[in-house]
Amino acid sequence: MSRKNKNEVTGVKEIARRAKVSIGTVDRVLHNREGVSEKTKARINKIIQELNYKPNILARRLASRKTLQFDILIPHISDESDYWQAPLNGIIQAEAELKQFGINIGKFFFDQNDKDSFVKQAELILKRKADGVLLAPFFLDESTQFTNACSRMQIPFVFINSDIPDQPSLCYIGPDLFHSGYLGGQLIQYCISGKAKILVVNVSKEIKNQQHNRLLRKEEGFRAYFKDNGKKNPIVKIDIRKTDQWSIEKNMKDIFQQHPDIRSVFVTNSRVGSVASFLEKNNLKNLRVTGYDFIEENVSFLKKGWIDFLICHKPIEQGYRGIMSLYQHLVLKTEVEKTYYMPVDIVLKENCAFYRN
Amino acid sequence: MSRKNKNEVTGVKEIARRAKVSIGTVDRVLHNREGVSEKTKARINKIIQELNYKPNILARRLASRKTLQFDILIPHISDESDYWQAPLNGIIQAEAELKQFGINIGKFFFDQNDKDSFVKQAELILKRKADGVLLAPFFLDESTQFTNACSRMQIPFVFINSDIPDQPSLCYIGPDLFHSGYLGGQLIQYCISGKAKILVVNVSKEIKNQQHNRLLRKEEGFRAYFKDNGKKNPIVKIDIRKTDQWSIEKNMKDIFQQHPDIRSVFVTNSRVGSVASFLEKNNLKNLRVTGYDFIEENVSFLKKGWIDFLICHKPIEQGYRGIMSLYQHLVLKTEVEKTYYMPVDIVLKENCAFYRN
DNA sequence: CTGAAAGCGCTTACAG
DNA sequence: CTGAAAGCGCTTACAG
Repeated sequence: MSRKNKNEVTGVKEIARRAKVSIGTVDRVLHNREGVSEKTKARINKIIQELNYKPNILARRLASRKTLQFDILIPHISDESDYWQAPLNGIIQAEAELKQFGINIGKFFFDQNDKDSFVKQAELILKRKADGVLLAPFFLDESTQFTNACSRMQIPFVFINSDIPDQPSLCYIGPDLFHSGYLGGQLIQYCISGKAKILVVNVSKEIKNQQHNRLLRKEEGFRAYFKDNGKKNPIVKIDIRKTDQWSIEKNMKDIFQQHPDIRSVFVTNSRVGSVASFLEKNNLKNLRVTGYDFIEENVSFLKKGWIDFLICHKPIEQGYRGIMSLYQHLVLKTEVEKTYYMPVDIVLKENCAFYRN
Repeated sequence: MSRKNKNEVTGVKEIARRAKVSIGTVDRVLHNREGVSEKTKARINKIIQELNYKPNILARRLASRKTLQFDILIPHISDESDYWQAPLNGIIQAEAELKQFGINIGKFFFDQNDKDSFVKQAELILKRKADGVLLAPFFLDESTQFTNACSRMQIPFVFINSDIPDQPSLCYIGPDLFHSGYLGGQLIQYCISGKAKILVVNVSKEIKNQQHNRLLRKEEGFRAYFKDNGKKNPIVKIDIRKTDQWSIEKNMKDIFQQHPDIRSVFVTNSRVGSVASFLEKNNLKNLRVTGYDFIEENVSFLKKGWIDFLICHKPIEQGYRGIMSLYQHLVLKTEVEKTYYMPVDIVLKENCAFYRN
């Protein structure tokens, strides 16, 4: 049934009436615009308090012909990994929902292996003077420079995927990598004996960059699990400096020749698919394999049984929620959680059909 | 930076101009109201098509002083289980977001163990003539009668938590119970030997009702996992007809006396906490325990190590999404997925801090 | 069957 | 420093 609203007498009109001013003046103090005497300002603010006035967002957006520009800066989707398609999809979903509220989203992409491309795109964003920025801070120094510039220009920014903790970001939305690795340790421990040898695989082109640090953080957590729980499993480790299939397989072959008694593999990023491919080709069964990210290749190996566990951090939601945080802050003017850790999801063959990335 | 909208010439005004009618008439055909000649109706519809006109939801809600009434019918939160607090929280969250769009939510609760209370509350809802209904169809016949009445009154309804498949619901939002149980099988299988004995525990006051069927469905899935994968673990089963702590412990004691070699326990609902409590009191260690639902008691046993895995179906999101589906259908007039299976989440000690129920 | 006007609760120029 | 008017894109009576 449709009902009429009870006519609550509130709104700018009522405030104006009580304060004996025009609604234009009320609007001015509502938006902290200048040109109002302290006296009337105080009077109006008092009434706003008394009435517990909440502006009507609908009317506000409708009347205001302003459009807000949010710009995003994330890696482009490469053949190397289509991981970033997921956050982008979340961003696109948010874009669709916010379009009618006058939000536009500008999309800027950089090459994960090219700092300059990051810097270049960042500069473009600064020139456009976005109202808000969402970025994946891949390169520590360059990202910091960029967000410093944002701060100077009063542009709020949110980090997704990885954090730079000491920056005045609006918020961080992404995983707690240490605990994500820790969980990996616990999962594997359930499946193997107390003596089984474990291989940790880090695949990263450059070392000592922000991305490689991410992997190390997971490894730390992983190892911490065993240490904290008094587990003595021998752990061997391999750093693979190239991300292509062939290099990974080559490296895996070498390490398995040295350690044929490996019983479990923990891959600290989405390249677990390439590792699984190696196992399949060499028919290395009865290994427990854990890795990251719900991407097509990985899911297919999960279904075939060459991967046991995929740990995921809801990348689609990261993108969606990142944009929504800007919206909450800039339009709704509501509080935003400074650090929003994503859940650490576990995907197995049997629940992958229901997983929402 | 704030920008002006590019002045896209669309909207009722433009349609009216092109069709050489008034905007009132355009509005009439937009809402399929009568009183428009077929001829002009066709003309206007054609122009709407051409312009690919999308109404401005903001303006629509602002201008329309109608309020929509959504009513929910779920179990009240009892001492027996605070599970239903979670869906309710999701509903309340949706309510807060939709309030400014003129949506009101009426909350009706029934007693899980009392069909009459369900019927009574359902009647109240029908009398109020809600615009949309969300319900947990606990009692099959009574639920069907209620939703039949809804259908007759053209009130769309959504099911959460459990489904009645052949009903013309707007949608179902909840788990696929069979696969949820199946996943339980897979989890346990990772942790135990091929010969270890497994105990399945069903706790349910009444048997042969919709709720008990839910448990059976999970058990089916659970057993199917072992069958499909050629696992020969002996499985024993116990049906406990009382839900209080004492009865559960008593029953567990009996079964463990008969089968001291049980190595793993699968509890098909949230009463896993009581089972864990029994294990703790009797210091029965080295068992792998799996159960359902992220409720306080269970999480505390998870942290203490008496429960290994909790399987969860995001009850908060079920409530939230249920209301949002009604909103999408009734206000946004967008398509709604007829069956939205929730993810089958796995919560361990190590990721429970990050879980979003 | 159709149109013209008022209004939803705001913001935006413009005038003084 | 402040007010009065117009307008955002719709819906709602009311009049004919």
